[in-house]
Amino acid sequence: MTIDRLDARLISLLTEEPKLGVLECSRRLGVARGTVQARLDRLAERGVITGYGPDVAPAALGYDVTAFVTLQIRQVSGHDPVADQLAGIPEVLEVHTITGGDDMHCRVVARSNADLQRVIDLIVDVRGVVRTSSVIALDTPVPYRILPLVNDVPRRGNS
Amino acid sequence: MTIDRLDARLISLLTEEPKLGVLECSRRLGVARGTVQARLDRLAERGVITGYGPDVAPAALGYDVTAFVTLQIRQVSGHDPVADQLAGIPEVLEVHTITGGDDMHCRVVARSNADLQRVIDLIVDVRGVVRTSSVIALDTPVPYRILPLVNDVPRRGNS
DNA sequence: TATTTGGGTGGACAATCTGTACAGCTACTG
DNA sequence: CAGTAGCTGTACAGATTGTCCACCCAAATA
Repeated sequence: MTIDRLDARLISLLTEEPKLGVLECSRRLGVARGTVQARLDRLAERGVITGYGPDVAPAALGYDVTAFVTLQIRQVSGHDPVADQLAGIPEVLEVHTITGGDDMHCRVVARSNADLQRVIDLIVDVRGVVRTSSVIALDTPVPYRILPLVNDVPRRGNS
Repeated sequence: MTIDRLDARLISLLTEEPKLGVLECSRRLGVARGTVQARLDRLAERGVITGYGPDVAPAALGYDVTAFVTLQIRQVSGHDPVADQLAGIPEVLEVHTITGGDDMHCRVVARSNADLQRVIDLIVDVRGVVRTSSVIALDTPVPYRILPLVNDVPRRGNS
């Protein structure tokens, strides 16, 4: 359940220049093309690499506001029905169930602060949701990243 | 600052089958290859598509625990120095500054609950951090997604 | 109404890459 | 020692990419 240095270098390389082909990667990494292909196949098989989907920036679509909404739900109804409802709201990008005083944590986006109110209202209207609390993301000094983690692992993995 | 139906279909297609080439996309969408290429170029130019990096699952790397840590910082020191320090911790995947009683919101991962303690200690040790509060993500009923948002926009965009 | 301009179509070309297969070599393991 | 896994180098046919071009159409502009 770990990756070695070559895997890490490959992932780093592809993260930085995603449009590289297998052949070019093999050249950059100084290994045979077959090796790169095999590594990528294995990484995908093991679930390390789950896809290569295009990364879309919500802000570029006009969704300039990002917020985190935590919610308390009526215990009897359970999490799943609520999650299903939330999944039906496009502006809800991500939902987690969590420990602590609240029950769920969502990432949502909206076109403006006023629009955020609309989205929150949609969430509040979900059956089973008792209370919500939201904070707006003002800035994102560290955007989502995975590279440091990937490059950290190899200390253990050999090669 | 918006996308039309063709853009949305293209993004959907690529999200679902990222390994498709331009040519295959053009066939699936029933448009000329040049059109697909032009669209992708434009989407990238406009910042809608920011990349095609491989999506890495932290869990597959052994980081089974995801947590959200909110922190209060010493006001005088400012956010940036703190963010810079946080950026130095590989397990910190994402940092936002936020409204509300707390100042920052981070997504972190760890190898176990015990390991999470280590990561939190690293965060607490950051100069300027006054207090942290964390919740563990137990489950992720809605993993990060962007498609519903992309497919929602076209109602306005013509074509 | 005449004219730009942006975007789409279809086609063509050379250069490149991909998928796949095979044989040889090395390191590790039972 | 034999077997297995993983890497290398090589090979080949078929598909794709990067470009460029001429032409067409619709909407905005003069």
